[in-house]
Amino acid sequence: MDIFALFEGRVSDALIASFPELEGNADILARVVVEPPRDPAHGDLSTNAALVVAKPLGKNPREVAAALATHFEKDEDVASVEIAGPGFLNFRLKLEIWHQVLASIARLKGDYGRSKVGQGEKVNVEYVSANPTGPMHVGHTRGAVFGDALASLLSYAGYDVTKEYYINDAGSQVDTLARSAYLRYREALGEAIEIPSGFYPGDYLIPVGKALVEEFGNSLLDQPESAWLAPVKQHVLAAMMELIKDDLRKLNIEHEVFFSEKTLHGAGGEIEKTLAWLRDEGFIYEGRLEPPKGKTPEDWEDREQTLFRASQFGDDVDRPLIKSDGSYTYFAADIAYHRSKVLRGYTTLIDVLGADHSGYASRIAAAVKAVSGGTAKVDVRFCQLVKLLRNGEPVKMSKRSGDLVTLADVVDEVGPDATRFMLLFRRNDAPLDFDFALVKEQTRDNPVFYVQYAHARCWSVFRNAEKDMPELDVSPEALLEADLGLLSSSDEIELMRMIGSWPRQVAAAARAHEPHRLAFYLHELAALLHAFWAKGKENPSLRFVNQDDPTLTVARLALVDGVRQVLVNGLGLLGVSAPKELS
RNA sequence: GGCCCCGUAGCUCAGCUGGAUAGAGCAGUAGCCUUCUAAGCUAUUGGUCGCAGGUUCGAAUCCUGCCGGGGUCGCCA
Repeated sequence: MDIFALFEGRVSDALIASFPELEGNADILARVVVEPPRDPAHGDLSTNAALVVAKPLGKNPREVAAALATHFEKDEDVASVEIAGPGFLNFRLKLEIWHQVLASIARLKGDYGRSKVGQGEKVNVEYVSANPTGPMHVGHTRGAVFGDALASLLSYAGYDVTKEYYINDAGSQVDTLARSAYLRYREALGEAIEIPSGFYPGDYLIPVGKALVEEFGNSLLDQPESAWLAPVKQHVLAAMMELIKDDLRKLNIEHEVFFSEKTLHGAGGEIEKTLAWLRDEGFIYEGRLEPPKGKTPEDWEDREQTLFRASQFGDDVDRPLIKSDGSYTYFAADIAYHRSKVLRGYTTLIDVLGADHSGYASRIAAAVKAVSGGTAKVDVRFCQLVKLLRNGEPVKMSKRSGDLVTLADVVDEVGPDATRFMLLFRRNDAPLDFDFALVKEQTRDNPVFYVQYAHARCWSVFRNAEKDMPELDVSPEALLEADLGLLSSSDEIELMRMIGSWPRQVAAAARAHEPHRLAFYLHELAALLHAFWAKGKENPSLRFVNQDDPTLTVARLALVDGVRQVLVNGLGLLGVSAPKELS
């Protein structure tokens, strides 16, 4: 159960009951929220209802609040209602409601927090989409983790999510890749090679060269490029995608759809169809573009070209679709790609890109608006750079020989849990410092550890209970029967309140496309648990396990179990493991 | 020059789509280990929310204009 959603419904009903003219006024009612008050002393729930509707009703907010208050005095879950400030309504709930929350967690387990707010809407999350020219480097890692956590979150919140990877396998860079692989092929056949600049120099192509020898023997040798380029390209692309998938697997990331750009090209392909369609709609014309102000490219050539009327859909300028050599621009393919998403039935398209593509957002938005007739929503999320540090010092990355720090390097050193959590413990559009030393540290300064430790501590409490009170039944069934009425101290209520807000957190994070909120929530919940645990040190009556009070112990264990379950659910959404014990 | 992102405590950052007296961690200061894991906790110091206007019952949050930092700017992907 989500008590905030529950009361939002009740407040809305109460408003309509008191002011029938509000009936059907969805836009006003939508602004009414029920949230936890900033100051817990104000109560358990707070609503702005009176402030929101006062003006349209032409009434004084406090009058409206008073009307609502009388309505809620009859509510069996409400202990007291109080009007505060300009017209806020603060509710203090009866203790039982928190006990109901705990009971519902015990019942729902992994589904506590799962919701239907997405209403089954089809969402396509496109992320990673790293060029298949080599292994993934750290720059890709953030987008990979972000997209993956977002996909999990949305799916948990009731959206119908597809995780998709767009393979940029059609551009000139993959020709360069193939040529680089061909060099390694010749090397594998005993030739001494030199790698010209502009080629991919990485060592990861050496095994590809050997594999080419195994597949083709020396039959590609002394052939013109036209003979070997296609087969080598096909082979090396497959090899690179395997490399990338291996990297992603290290972070437990698996896409459901790999969409090849190449399949859009060619006669009768989707790009052609899309451009024909756009032409029919009148969204394409032949024209000239102004050179960008303030910075005219060296080789600027004023020519007439095929343009998409992006500016008609909110973009700054119209965008070219065909290069001077007659081939399609990347954007032309991207329009076709996004059209394919729309045609496949997705109504929300999420693109996760690196911050260096930030100028691309308005173009995508324009394209999606055009190809969907405005019916599809698009959200382009940008991931900022990750600065790698070691003990506070920036990690030097030598670009020579393409030797960047790879995703595999990071994950091998700190593990998938820490990598994922740290990258999610920051808003995606804010730059992030990733300090190897901190991430491996087992102290409270390390948020990954701090949260995982809270979870392990929950298990530790259970282990202690079994050791100290072996005759006590702490099975899930026994916990369901616990006398929760014994949980009434302010610390216990605070914890129950916190886990009671979990469903609301999930829904809000999903709507905002912001998985980092979950990471912060978990950190806060962990802090509350640690604080409560520490109080038992000073005051033994506050311990979870009390040998002289088995009934209270069972009740407290039920609370610990609720916290544990929320930590498990939250870490699960972030793709971070929840160990029962830390080594 | 155009466009996008950012600017909140000494540092690193949250701030729940406009709510009440702006929060947390680190650092600083003062405490807590015969006690469920001190791998932790408590207290305390610290802010013209970059600046100036505007919108309204109410702005860190929305709008406009500046200042500062980053990114990007037809035929790269």
